[in-house]
Amino acid sequence: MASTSSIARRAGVAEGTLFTYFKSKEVLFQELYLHLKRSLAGAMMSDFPGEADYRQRMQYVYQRYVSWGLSNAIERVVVARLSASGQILDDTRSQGMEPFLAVSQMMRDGVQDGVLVDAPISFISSVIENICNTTIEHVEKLPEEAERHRQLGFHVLWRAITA
Amino acid sequence: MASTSSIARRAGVAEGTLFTYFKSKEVLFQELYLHLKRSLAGAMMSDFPGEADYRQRMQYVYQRYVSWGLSNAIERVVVARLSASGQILDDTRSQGMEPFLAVSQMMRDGVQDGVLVDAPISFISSVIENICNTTIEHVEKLPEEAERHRQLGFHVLWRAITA
Amino acid sequence: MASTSSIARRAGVAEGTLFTYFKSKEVLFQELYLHLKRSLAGAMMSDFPGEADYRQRMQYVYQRYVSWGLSNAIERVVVARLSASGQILDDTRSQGMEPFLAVSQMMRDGVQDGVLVDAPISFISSVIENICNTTIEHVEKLPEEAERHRQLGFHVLWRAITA
Amino acid sequence: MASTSSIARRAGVAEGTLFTYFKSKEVLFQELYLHLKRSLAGAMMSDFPGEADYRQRMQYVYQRYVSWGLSNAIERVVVARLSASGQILDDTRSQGMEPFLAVSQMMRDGVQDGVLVDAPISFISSVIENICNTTIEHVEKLPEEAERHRQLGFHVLWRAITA
DNA sequence: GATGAATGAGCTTTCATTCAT
DNA sequence: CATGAATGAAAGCTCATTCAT
Repeated sequence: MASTSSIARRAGVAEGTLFTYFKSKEVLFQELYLHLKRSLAGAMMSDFPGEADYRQRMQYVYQRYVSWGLSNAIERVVVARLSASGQILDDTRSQGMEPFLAVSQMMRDGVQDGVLVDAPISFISSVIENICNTTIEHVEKLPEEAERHRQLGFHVLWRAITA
Repeated sequence: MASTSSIARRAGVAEGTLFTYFKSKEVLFQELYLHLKRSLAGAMMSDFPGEADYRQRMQYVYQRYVSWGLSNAIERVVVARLSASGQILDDTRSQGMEPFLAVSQMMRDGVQDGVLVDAPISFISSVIENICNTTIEHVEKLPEEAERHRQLGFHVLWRAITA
Repeated sequence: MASTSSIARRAGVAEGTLFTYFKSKEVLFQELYLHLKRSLAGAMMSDFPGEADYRQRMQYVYQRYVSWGLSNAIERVVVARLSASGQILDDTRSQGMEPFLAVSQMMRDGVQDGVLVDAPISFISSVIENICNTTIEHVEKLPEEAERHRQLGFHVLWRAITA
Repeated sequence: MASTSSIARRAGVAEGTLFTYFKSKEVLFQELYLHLKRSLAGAMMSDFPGEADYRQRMQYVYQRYVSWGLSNAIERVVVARLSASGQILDDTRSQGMEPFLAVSQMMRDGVQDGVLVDAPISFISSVIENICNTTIEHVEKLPEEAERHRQLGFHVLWRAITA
């Protein structure tokens, strides 16, 4: 795992300085996770077309997620790795979901309205997140197919989560 | 990350013993990854109904994956964590795919036959894997909804990957 | 061989501290060797009577070597042990000879002038070094015979290396 | 330092087998040291011309030492390394000298008779041993000068130790 | 007696954290 | 506050030794 000295180096501060901002490495990780989640949320939610139909809103969210992941490749890998590392506390994970409340709400409505599949929101969210990540990885590996894969990704996503 | 001493303890052997079997922790991880992948593949591929239609074959694979994940909770988390850890070498990852060749082939055929969505096999595989894992996690969290979620999972999966 | 923990203890620092100064134990050994060689060279070469005759210059070098070895007993044993340990890299060994260039030059001249035996400089150097060490060891074992043995040592040395 | 497993491998026996012959590695080293010393002594002392004059006897000893060292390069390095390693017990070192008693006696006589320099036997022995080793190393490095260096070695040796 | 897998103490090295500057 | 040298606990790994076969 990344050592504090490598983190400090990359952050351009002295090793000791990290600990004036974060009580411990564990805390640093929680805050980094939240920071990245908020960064993603910020990218996804700005100018969110609250009035558009479900498909358009979902596509907006999808495209913003993919764009963020492509422009923030390292950040995306870092969240993924942090998320899978077993180092993120449950509480942190919950907090990390908060900025996505508008999306959750949309999904809840979509289920209610019978547009989206009748599944738990957490289920639908996971599916979306995974398809977005899969798409990003494919675009990264084959940039010349970017547009095709982005369309494919949304096509699959929309089929997956609609009733 | 799991320390060699904790690994040894859990394996019920002395710390030094690990290194008579694996040259280094890195090698241990590669072999553990492969072992678990093969275990999953074994569970998925035994009695694979090669002659059934796509939907049935896919469902077979799906159900076996989910069952394996539920009966091997720790193993599943370990593969996931290993896989996301950045410790698995590309070569190992390739080897880990080999036992799933029959599934890959089925997907290739399905795409060819116009049954499955026209996407790269790696894309379809990822989607399947992710939906299986999402399903498993939901069943684990809410065992009383197991059956419903298993059906839901396959429903979403089939919609996601079909043309 | 001396463990890093024993080295750290003797140096009066924490074990980890060693590795802030030396990348590895191997590097530590190279630098220690060079340090000790330079210490010896410093003792031998300061106020070196460059103008005196061969015998006087050689005696100067001899006496300084022996004095250094007697006042730095541990250091002398350490260089000897390091040197024989197979841990000193060829490059390090070469560097260790540099501070003694003036002595080498004197020997080269002495051979040229027919004062010293017609032998490779490395041969003469080894003989000198060995006789010095033998003398030191005898003085250490029998301090009351110090003066006699020092004279004996030089007598033997001078006979050994002169034509 | 050489591990027991490497020693066993080189000896062509299983690792455990070493310990049926030697109680511990320390004991193994003492016995190896003695074995090598005896091998050298055997080479030096067989057909020792007890009746020849001092110079001839010394030359015999010298030539046999050098020849042994050249034919048993590894063994010579091993004794040297063992000897300098701090692992040879005083008692072992004493025992290692026993097979050379005839040489010691010759030196004692030589001193008595005024042929050899009036120095402790241990001093003379060290000088001889060191010059032999220096000679061997030079012959090894420059085999085409073997004969010249062997003669040179003895010339220096004889000058060094004679009165 | 010979074997080599298993052991755990001890090795070298890393690293999160502290603290004097 | 910011720094980075110093720390020592803990990591990964080695190896002398044991012992069931």
